[in-house]
Amino acid sequence: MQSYTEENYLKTIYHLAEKTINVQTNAIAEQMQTKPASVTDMIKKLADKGLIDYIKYQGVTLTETGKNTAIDIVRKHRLWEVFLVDKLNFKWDEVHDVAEELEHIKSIELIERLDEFLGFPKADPHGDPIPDKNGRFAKTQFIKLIELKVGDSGTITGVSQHSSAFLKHLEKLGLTLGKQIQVSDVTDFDGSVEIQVSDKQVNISREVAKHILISSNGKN
Amino acid sequence: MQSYTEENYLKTIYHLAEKTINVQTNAIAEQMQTKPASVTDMIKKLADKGLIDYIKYQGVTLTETGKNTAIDIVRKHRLWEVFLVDKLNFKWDEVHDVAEELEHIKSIELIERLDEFLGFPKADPHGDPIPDKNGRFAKTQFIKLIELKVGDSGTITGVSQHSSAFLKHLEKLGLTLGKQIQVSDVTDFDGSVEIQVSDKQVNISREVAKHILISSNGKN
DNA sequence: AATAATTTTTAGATTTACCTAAAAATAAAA
DNA sequence: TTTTATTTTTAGGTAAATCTAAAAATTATT
Ligand SMILES: [Mn+2]
Ligand SMILES: [Mn+2]
Ligand SMILES: [Mn+2]
Ligand SMILES: [Mn+2]
Repeated sequence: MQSYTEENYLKTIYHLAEKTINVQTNAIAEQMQTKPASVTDMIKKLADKGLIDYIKYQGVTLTETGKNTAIDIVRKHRLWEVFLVDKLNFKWDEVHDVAEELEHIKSIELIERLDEFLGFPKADPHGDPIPDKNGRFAKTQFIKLIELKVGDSGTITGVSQHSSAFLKHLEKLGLTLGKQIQVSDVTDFDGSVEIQVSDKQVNISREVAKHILISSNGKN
Repeated sequence: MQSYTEENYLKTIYHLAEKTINVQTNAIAEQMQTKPASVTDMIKKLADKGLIDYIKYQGVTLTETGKNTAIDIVRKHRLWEVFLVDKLNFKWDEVHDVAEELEHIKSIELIERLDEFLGFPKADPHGDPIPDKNGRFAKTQFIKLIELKVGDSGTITGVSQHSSAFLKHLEKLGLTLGKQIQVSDVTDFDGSVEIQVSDKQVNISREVAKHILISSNGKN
């Protein structure tokens, strides 16, 4: 059994490992909003428990057990987010903090039944895949909107930034999950992208375009 | 902001205060499954925070703030229990431990929306009243089944024992909330009570009869 | 390769919630 | 009203998760 804190560390390491193979102390500290010294302490404990592999000064990687535990927490987080949005009418920018707490409730029965109650959803409100009870999920093939060329089209199926400010911005522009878009222009001056959504033209900055994930349905 | 542990202490003191005016250290220790010395430590902290009034060796009482906090936790506990039973199909004997964790999730928005989602229920799966968002609830007038005389009838509207063993036993006998009952006999030998429920005769021990709460609808 | 900058780890403390064992206060019995 | 039993509190300690400041290791730059 892991503590609330250990679970948060495992989840953080799991997410960081999606970007870099070896996860560094400083990266964990930044993500967890804590000090590198504290991270080192926790890293030792997790290594002792066999949840991570750790070589001094070389960063960490999750063991099989560690990875499974992390995925289980991610599963809970995302299922709770679906619950909050689908059943309690939260907006997609309001769910993160509450899910951050709910993900630590430890009943297995609870999460199985919640999954069923929600109709075994495959993705959370931000388009992130929900692992099934065995920890399996399809690694979705996304393209960043910024990578599309003029004329390319596709469907918004995810975001790689979960801040409330960003999500509210997208909402205001009508750029929500499932929306069909087409790139109509890329501005020379600042690289901002002009896109067609639901018969409207909207202009988004490069920064925004970087964090919108598209499942491409045809290049031209 | 209180810690998980402080909240559990407040809730325990609140429940004990329903029976005795001054709540004693030992009683808290027993309920919390901890040692009297630990209770004294916590009592001092809660008194410093203005959540309880405390005179050394004389036990404690909740302050207004302390009571409100406790009621809020009780509200969350009972709403989550309703959610588990009504929406996730848990049995009434399976919900306590999970609710014990869920009651500490601290979003106010969450609990308001959950309340609405559940249709503003007035009672939890064990018949206990659910305080509204202002902490108000009707003090229900229950009579213990054991206090009924032969011929008296009423409706099962609560239980004063939440153990899984007890609740499963009631379920097996068909003695669930809302059921109409009538006392047909009280055995001289062991004081066990014979009652009429849904055209069946069942015999229950004094111990069981003590923990079934009846809203009486007529003596004879 | 030597020096400087960065990253990571150790050392030593703090806070929270516990614990055991012993002392002090209160309540009950003789 | 002593004596005895019970309850409660203090004293002193442990374990988890954090911190700051300083030392050690690694990486980057001259
Ligand atoms: Mn989230
Ligand atoms: Mn999400
Ligand atoms: Mn309960
Ligand atoms: Mn209940």
